[in-house]
Amino acid sequence: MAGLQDRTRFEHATVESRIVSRWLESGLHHPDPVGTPEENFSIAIPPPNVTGALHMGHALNGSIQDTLVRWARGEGRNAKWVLGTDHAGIATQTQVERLLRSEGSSREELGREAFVERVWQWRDQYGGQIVEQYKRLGATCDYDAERFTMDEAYVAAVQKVFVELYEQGLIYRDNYLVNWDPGSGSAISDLEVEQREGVRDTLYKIRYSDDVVVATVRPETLLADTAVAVHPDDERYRHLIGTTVTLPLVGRELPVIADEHVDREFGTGCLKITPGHDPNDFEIGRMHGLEQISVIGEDGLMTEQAGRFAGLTPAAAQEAVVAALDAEGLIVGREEYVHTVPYSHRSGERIEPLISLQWFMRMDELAPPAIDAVTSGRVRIHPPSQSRRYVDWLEGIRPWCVSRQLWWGHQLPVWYRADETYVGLTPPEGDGWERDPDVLDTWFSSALWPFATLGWPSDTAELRAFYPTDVMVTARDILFLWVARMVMMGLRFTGDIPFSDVYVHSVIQAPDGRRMSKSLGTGIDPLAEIDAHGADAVRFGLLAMSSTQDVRYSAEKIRQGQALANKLFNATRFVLLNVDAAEDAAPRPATVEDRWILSRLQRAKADAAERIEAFDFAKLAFGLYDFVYGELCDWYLELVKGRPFDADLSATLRHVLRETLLLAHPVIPFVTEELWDSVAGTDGQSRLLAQTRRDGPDGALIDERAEAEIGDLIETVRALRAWREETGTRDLLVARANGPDATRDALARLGKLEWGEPGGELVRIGSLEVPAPAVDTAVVEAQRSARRAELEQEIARAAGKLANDGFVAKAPEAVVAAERDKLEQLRAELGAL
RNA sequence: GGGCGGUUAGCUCAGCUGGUCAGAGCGCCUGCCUUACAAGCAGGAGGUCCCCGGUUCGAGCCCGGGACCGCCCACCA
Repeated sequence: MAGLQDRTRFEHATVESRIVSRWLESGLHHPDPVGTPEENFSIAIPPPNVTGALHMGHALNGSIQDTLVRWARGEGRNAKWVLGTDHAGIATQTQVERLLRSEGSSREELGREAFVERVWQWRDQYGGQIVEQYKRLGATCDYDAERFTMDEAYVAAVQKVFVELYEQGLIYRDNYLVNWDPGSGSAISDLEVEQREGVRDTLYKIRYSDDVVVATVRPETLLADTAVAVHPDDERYRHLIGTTVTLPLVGRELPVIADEHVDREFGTGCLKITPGHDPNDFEIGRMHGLEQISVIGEDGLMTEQAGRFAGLTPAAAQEAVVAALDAEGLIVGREEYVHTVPYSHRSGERIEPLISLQWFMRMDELAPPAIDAVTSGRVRIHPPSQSRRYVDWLEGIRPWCVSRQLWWGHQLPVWYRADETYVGLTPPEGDGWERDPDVLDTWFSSALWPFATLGWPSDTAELRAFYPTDVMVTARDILFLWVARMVMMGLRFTGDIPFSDVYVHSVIQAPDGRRMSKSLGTGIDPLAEIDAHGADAVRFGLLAMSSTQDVRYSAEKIRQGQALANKLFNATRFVLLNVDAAEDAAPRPATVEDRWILSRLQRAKADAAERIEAFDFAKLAFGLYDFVYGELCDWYLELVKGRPFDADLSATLRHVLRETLLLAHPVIPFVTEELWDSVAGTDGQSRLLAQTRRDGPDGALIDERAEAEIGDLIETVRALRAWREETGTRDLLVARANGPDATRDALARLGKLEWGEPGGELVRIGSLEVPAPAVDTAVVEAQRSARRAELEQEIARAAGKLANDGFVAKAPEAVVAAERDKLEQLRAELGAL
């Protein structure tokens, strides 16, 4: 750290890239696959989308994981943070399609093979972006073993899982009502559907017969009606059950059936049943064995079944149907209706429920072991409230639609020939087979992430050394989508849980409480923040913000982190500009403040370890801040300024500084690494801080007495400063003290006083008695009477408490005794005033 | 329609198993360029802990009810 004298600020911009290079060159992020999973520490990163750019969520997620990984390395553990990206089927395909459109081309024009080729090209060009951005954050992922969910080996793992689950009867093909996303032209799973509230529609009341009027917001779907349902106990309609009504426009005879799903209070109490286009009706239809008619096809247009409306868009068909009904006088009511409507989370378009032949995964066999893993405590979810959500969801789990009508993804290992279906790892023998064009839901491959990235199904050294992983760090929104599925698949295919802890962290909201999003313009770019304040500041700030609930982005916390980095920089500067070049880094405490700081340091270490253990990153960050500011800098460094920087003090200062850098490193790795060079000692090795082992707290260095003595000193100096501030007293004071003399000199220096027998009127400040300046006796008296009032109030409270028989009789003895002591002290102080 | 979380200083948030718990950071005010740091130092002001009941010797903390905010799940056309 040349030119330390001239630099009074930590200039992150000039050092960060150099430090990243040193870390990467050291290879510390790429551990050898030795040791056991119990000894080692491993994390699998939630794979960012290959198309993605680093957003605030990644930055928080990455800061937490890197802190954990660095902490583990500091303990001397072999630590691996598995890195990789997700092919993100729909998202990626959509982006490339958009690009093609801008070039006047389209996916269809290219054809499947060329399109997929194009996506790979695109991925090669832009896919590395987010990985590079993780480096800016200081994330020490294993960049030398980067994975991708479309890698050859990963594809093989996915296919194997599909084939095995098929053979075990868990994967099957069925005609089922699915969530059709017209935007992506594919079915999507229930979890990818967003129920949007407050959508305004028109509720049409349509007359089917003299007795039957139905209400619907989708009049065009009446073309697919196959029944009308009423509640079995509904007196108004009981006589109709078993009869039929004629479907307007179509002429089909619809049976009137009884079903308890019908709400008698809603509308007229008659429900049109459209099994082909409504999830509810689909269930009712299956129970009553009704025909399923599809009038809307997968191309998003009305089908042949829609008769004269065929070929129209559903919206146009709605208009036409309503007009036709109007012409016949069958629309008997229209009203505005606000309700909840499903939308695609992917494309943002309104879901079109329709019947489609898709592949599904049965979950009833997979869910129970995954529930047990959490309820038995083998997998611990933090905070615990999240495990209830997890269990509840798994208990109500339904079949998962795993096929997607996309081109980018893992194509199903399924072939058809006439009525035959073949599922296998290799294409079937013989002619005439055609492969299923569909691909798997992206989350199908993500579910294998913790073990497929380590080489499963091969029995690799990586798998043996790092699986199961230690902790999964993720946001709440993918607890079902991803975490639950990893547990199910891990248990099924590796026979072991994929991780022992799940830490569910905050979602960072915009400062105004809205969602951070590009479209709202509420996003804050973490890279811009890193440029402005440094990676350490961003990491510290995000950790300090983090919580078990969603939090608003706080620029102050980032600045606080920046201030901390700068503070450490200057503290180091101060030490290095003063100490001698002692080689010995062992502490040599010579005074009470030396013993005090060593004692406080041990506590800071123990606190940090506890907070890591508890995944309490906000307290970890603030604890560090408090130690550096509130103890090391504000008091210890100020205290030693009055002493000669001899060999003893130098050794102690160097030791404390080294230990502080080691302790802070997992949170603020850049500034600590930069400073480490200067204090690492003269052992001739230029070893990275990131590779240096950290000692745990040393109980032998805890010194209660030193803590009490310096605690008194601090209190007295503070009281004296407040008094000076209030009375405007600047003079050197002659003071009389009655305490021990261990801290006499320090007290004199920090309190700006000298010892002696003061004359004139005296005032007590902490443990001191100093002369009240004559000019300010009014102020002193005011202060004194304020204190008197305060004391009297507290005495009254304590005395009242003790006079309460209930309190004395029922409160624990220790509490009562403490109250008595307190009262006594208060009275003593009042008497002395 | 269920379920969960929140409501504490101007702002963002801590407050563990009820007994110095009324806190932190930022902001604000005052005074300081005290030779590591003005991205600094010292000091200070600021709060019916959402409301109403209850339990208790004692309640931000526990219980009941209510109000508002947010999230998740859910097949009422």
